[in-house]
Amino acid sequence: MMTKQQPRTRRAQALREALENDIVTGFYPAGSRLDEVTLAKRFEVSRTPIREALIELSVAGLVDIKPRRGTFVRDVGIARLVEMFEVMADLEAMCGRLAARRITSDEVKALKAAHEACCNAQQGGDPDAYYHANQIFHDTIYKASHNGFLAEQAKHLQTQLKVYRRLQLRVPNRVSMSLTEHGNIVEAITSGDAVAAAEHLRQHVLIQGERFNDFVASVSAHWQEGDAKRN
Amino acid sequence: MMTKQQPRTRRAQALREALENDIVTGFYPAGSRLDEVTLAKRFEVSRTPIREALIELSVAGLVDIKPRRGTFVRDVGIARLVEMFEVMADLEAMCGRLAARRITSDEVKALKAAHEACCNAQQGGDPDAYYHANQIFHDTIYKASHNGFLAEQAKHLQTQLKVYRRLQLRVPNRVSMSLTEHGNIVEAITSGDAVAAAEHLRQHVLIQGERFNDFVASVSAHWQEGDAKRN
DNA sequence: GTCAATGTTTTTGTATACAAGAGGGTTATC
DNA sequence: GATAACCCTCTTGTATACAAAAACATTGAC
Repeated sequence: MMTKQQPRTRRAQALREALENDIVTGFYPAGSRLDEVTLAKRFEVSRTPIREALIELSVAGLVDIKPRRGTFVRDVGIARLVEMFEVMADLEAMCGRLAARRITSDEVKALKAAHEACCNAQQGGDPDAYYHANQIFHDTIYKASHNGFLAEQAKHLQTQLKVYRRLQLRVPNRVSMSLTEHGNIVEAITSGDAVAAAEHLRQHVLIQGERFNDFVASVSAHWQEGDAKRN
Repeated sequence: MMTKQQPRTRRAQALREALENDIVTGFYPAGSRLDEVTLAKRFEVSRTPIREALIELSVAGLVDIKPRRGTFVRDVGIARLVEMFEVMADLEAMCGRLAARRITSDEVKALKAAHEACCNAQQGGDPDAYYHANQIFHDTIYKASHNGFLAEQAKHLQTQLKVYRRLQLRVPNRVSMSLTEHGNIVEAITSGDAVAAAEHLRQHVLIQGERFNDFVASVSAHWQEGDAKRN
């Protein structure tokens, strides 16, 4: 990870990460109320750092603070998810476009290595391993864009979409299709074809056509699992 | 403005806006230390809502909180500024691309009105008026993209770049050039030419070629003003 | 039986009190 | 005279206490 490790002597910072994780993994499902005193008891701190963590999450867009009424895990509907993926596709395309022009020889090596790691993970048949290798592949491209701010933004959005990107891998054949696309992306970037790199990456991330239906289906299934667990 | 007015019974919210304004207008120059007790006295509240406002600003990227050492107005170097404008150009291009396909007839009216308001502001010769009208023009395009998430992101980044966008208007002839570009953008969007809309907007926002030098010059001058004031 | 009004309770928002780390200054020693 | 160690102060981070608003329940009237 490339985040500059600030000397962390703030509880709120750690709490924010913990809560972010709990939200992303579905421990606190969309719409849950995050009660300050309950959280304070759970983490064995006072309400103050809890409040500060919740405010951070609110600015980051993960929760809604309704003044005097409580804070709730933000409910991203299908519509908003699609919007977020639309933006993600554009950010990744931009990364690819810049990377095609700016990538260094060391980064080319890293990119090819990341691609091979994805191939190996698929051979192994472990979805989690592929998920992880895939993330490294994309991170490598962010970095190769040589725009640190862009890389931060892409990584940020990637975090929010993590859980849903993972869902996509459940769709049959998605992994092998994904690998083919990765190959095209590597080819375009290493050959310096900015336009092709951008377009391949956009199509890779964008959810449209048939894949939109696959996506809605898998997300709906995921949400129903959540509902079932709650009852 | 399109922000959904949450019932504001939180001091921190109002304080965040006030401080954001003070930072953007240069009242607190880059690098300034924002002392909690001083701010508390200034706004006649306790440290608690001040701290919460500072945390919000920190997540928004306007200040840096160095744990146990204080919070400082974030000093974005030229390199990072250029990176941010690079991303902004891409986001605006995306807004334009989508708007060209999705804009409604009401929004077309609003866009043309916003453009005319910019023209009138230039006639009036008031730079602040043009700055404001210009912002509305861009906001209208964000909204016309019909991607709420994208609009939020664009608005967010716009806020961070506010002060520097304003500086660009100081460059001689920049305003009239800007107006010509606005005309091309309106033409492209209303005629449904997504590619042209995207490209015109990217070029409009992007800082490159001669304009890069103009930009560096004006930012440096701005920083030196700040230094002079501090000493 | 339903609806409204009022009082109670719970929870958030703000203020204050307390703890602890960072910075600066002074003093003593080499 | 310079440097290092120690202490004091100042500021942030956390806990707790208090205020106020919203939700809830109870009770009374229609």
